[in-house]
Amino acid sequence: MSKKLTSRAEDYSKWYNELVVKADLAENSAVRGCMVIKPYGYAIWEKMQAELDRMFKETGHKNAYFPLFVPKSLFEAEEKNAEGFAKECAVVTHYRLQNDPDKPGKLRVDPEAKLEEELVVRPTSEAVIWNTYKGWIQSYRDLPILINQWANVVRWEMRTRLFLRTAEFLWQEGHTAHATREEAVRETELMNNVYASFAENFMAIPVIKGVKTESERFAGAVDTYCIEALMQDGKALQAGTSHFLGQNFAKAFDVKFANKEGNLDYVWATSWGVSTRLMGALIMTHSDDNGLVLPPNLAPDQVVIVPIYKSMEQLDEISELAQVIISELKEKGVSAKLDDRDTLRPGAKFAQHELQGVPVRIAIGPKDLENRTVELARRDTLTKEIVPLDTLTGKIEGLMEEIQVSLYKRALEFRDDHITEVDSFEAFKEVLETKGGFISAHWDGTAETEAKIKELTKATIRCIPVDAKEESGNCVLTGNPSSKRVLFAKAY
RNA sequence: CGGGGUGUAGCGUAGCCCGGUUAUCGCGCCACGUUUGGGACGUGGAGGCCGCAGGUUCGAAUCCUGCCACCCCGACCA
Repeated sequence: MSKKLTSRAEDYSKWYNELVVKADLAENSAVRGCMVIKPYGYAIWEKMQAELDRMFKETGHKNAYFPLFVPKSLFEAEEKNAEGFAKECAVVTHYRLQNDPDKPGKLRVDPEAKLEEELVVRPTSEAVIWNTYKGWIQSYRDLPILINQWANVVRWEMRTRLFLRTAEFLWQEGHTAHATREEAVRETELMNNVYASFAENFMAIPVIKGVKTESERFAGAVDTYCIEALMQDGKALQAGTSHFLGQNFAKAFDVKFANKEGNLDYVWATSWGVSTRLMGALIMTHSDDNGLVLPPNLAPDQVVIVPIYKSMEQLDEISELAQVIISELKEKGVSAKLDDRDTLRPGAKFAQHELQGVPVRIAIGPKDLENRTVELARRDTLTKEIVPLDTLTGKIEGLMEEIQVSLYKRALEFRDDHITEVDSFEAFKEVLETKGGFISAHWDGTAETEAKIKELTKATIRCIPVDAKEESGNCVLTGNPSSKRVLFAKAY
């Protein structure tokens, strides 16, 4: 295995692929397009899950679980949704294998075991869920229903990349039912705000909250809200979406309720999700040419202690000290571990922990024992300093917050530097080619113009920012009047 | 799904055009010893159905066909 990671400048996409594998986050599997998430990668995902789950519950949601399979007849009920996902559905047609009479030792699909009705492997769960909600909802008293599920979904992608686009991925999908349009819209916005706050405060990833244009909207939604993040290579990445589904699914699945006045009305719906794609966003926001950089909130180990020793006696002495440090840190809510593997030398450990993004590293050697100090190294800045033992744990506690904030600030600065306002199509192309990032420009509001710009530049409208200010201008392509700027970018 | 490329030990590779000893080298791995403040060194050792399946041939890593996987570029996409 080569020791050095390909640099970002050399080949960003290669850098990403190597990093995911070398940092032991995930690898490709024997199944086309499907990844194996390795323990270290999964530990980071679990941190995300835990925080999101907490936030969902805090906003009144409960977890439940719905089936992996969707009977085709249910799947096709909401036409737009079905049509949108049709091209990428895996379908179960049989329920049994048998020994192949022609090839001893081999199995074949039993031709007798064809399913009456094919089962679609869920690309998303609206269909099963709304079919279920139909049985749960009669009256306004049954509303709202605020449910989330943690699940895997399958979308048969042509080109896959670890975390960013895989045929199977893990996510959460919230599905809520409401009595009024206003309440459902509020829920949609609330959850988009939850995502934004999670991304910014927990993952240290600045995001732009916005609304999707019609062509980028979720199939079956009335409105799709999103959070858009900017990666280091200047490409945008949709990090989360929240959909106002109107009454589309209620109508498709005939879900009506009696309101307070005794009139029947269709239920209003939302759905919202974030996926393991966030791992990709995390990597491409903070990491550097030395490897992964983790914000303390997401680091499986926030601090690692590397002992430097010649004799076993020294190791014992260092280990004893390390245990004291570890338990003091634990009291302060900081997770730390001692890397006492005797199979690697210190330098190799430094390199590995750097590659894996551990926020803070402590090295303790004979000199430190003598001086009552340690060497403290920050992953985000790659700086080192000698710290006296008696101020160590307090300093680290503060560092956790400092690193978290500084990563966010660094990413925010980069992001803000890469939002460029342009007022001509020439400038649009110029900025896109030379600088990348988001381009803030006027758009005449038509799908035709959007498509034309995509065809000419490969950039799409990432969103209409929710805080976009009213400003009269002219469409960057057609010159037609426009009332606000939208954000364009090349996207993942 | 279209175009291009690549599959040889855990990883990276030589050999392939032009078929012919025991398949090359480096890293990693194992044992022992010396080491340990930024990816250690020595000695010894293990590890290969040459991507898979057919075919051509006295003989296939090498030639032919099919399949599979991965990478790059397009279309699609969270």
